[in-house]
Amino acid sequence: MRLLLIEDERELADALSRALSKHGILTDHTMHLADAVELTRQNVYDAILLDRRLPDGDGLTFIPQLRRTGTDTPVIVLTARNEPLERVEGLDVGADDYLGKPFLVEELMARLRAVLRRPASLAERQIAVGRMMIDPLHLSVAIDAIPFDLPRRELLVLTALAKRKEKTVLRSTLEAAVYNYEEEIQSNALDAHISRLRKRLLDAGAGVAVHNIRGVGYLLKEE
Amino acid sequence: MRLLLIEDERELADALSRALSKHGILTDHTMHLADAVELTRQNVYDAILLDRRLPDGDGLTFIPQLRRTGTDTPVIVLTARNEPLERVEGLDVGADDYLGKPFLVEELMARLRAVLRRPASLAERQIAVGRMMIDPLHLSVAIDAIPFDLPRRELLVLTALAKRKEKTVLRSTLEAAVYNYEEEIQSNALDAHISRLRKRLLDAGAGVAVHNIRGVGYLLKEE
DNA sequence: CCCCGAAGGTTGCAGCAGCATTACGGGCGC
DNA sequence: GCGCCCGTAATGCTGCTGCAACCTTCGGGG
Repeated sequence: MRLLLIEDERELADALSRALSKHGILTDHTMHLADAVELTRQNVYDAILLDRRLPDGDGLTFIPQLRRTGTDTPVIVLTARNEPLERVEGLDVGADDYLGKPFLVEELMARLRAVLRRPASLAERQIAVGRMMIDPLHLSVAIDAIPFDLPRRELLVLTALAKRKEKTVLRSTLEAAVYNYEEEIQSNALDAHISRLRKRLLDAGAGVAVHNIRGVGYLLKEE
Repeated sequence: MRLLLIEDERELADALSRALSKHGILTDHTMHLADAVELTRQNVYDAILLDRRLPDGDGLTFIPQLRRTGTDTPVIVLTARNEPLERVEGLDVGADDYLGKPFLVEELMARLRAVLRRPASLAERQIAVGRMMIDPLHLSVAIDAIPFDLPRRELLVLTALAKRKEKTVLRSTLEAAVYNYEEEIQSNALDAHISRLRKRLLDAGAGVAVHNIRGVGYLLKEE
């Protein structure tokens, strides 16, 4: 899952990014509304976290702007301006949720899940493949209903493959699913993850296999 | 997908070509505007990437020239000249997008997708032929909904034929779909790929056949 | 109707790009 | 400080791919 965080307090932003990454969520961060518009054009985010008090204006002005481009990505407003009237204001202009600072990361996670559940979201509910059930939303995996723990990166690879199971996923798509901007890689780290993931799937008897299509990408297939 | 890259910094051009090729995109590269005009006459590109500061003038002058020939191929300007006024200038002469250097390849990809999305682009959509489904965008092929792996070059041949199924595709068009400039070939490599592709399609019972029109080209037909 | 040249088809081979695997070490969390 | 995760790099291997040699098919003209 990939979020856009629009927030001008660097410390909070960093802390939040770190916290979310523990949940397997990639976060792109910007401090300016102007950049945010660009970023949403360039990327498909699962959700947007928006501060109100920003250097270049009230974050709320961003929401109509976003909707006008036809994007219905959920927006969660995170702000100290948490008076009831201010909340109404926020939701009226199209925010999907409104969360007052300070807040617990767990609450944010819960609200995220809630927001993503609403429409038949891109992030599908559960994917069954082989003897596995994969839940891209909670980033959890089970084999025969028994939870199956995976390291974060391998989990991201697996869910990205599962979302398009039985179809080839371009190598570049996988890279985008596992890494965000700041963390470019220059080695075969992705290959290494795939190798380790394969071993784990094999040891666990998951009933699935990761195939390579030389020069193109990978695909997840039942055995 | 095939792009024309007009850019005088060799290193950047090479890096970009390599990056794009990972997305299954072929790139033709020239350093001169004069050549670019010729190239667009001889080839059909899905999009054009244009630098401004070139040895033979401001790249922007190329856009009206191109439009006058009736070509509406999207043009994305890539340049260090990224002042707001310069952006306006670029967009006003007919560029479809304007991207300041340095930029992230992912951003370029996103903008490419955005630009190609506008008209119901040729590149999109899935193609059904015989018992096969071909997805030129994801470079994936399935027979009876079962994924069908192909080597990269054969895949490119097949998608090029599928895009004009039941119609003859010139031999030169095929060559252009499979190879870009830097990798000229001097043997019957294309014939070899077609031969190998035919064998694979036959073995798999794909329900399609590649026919030859002597002296002209090939066509893909249901059996 | 057959002959012949040209276009296309097939296939073995060698080179190499791309992939798989694994060990290593830094780093972070517990 | 112990263990797990993760990026890096070295190594080995697989099979795609360009090439070329050889074979087949096609079509026109004698």
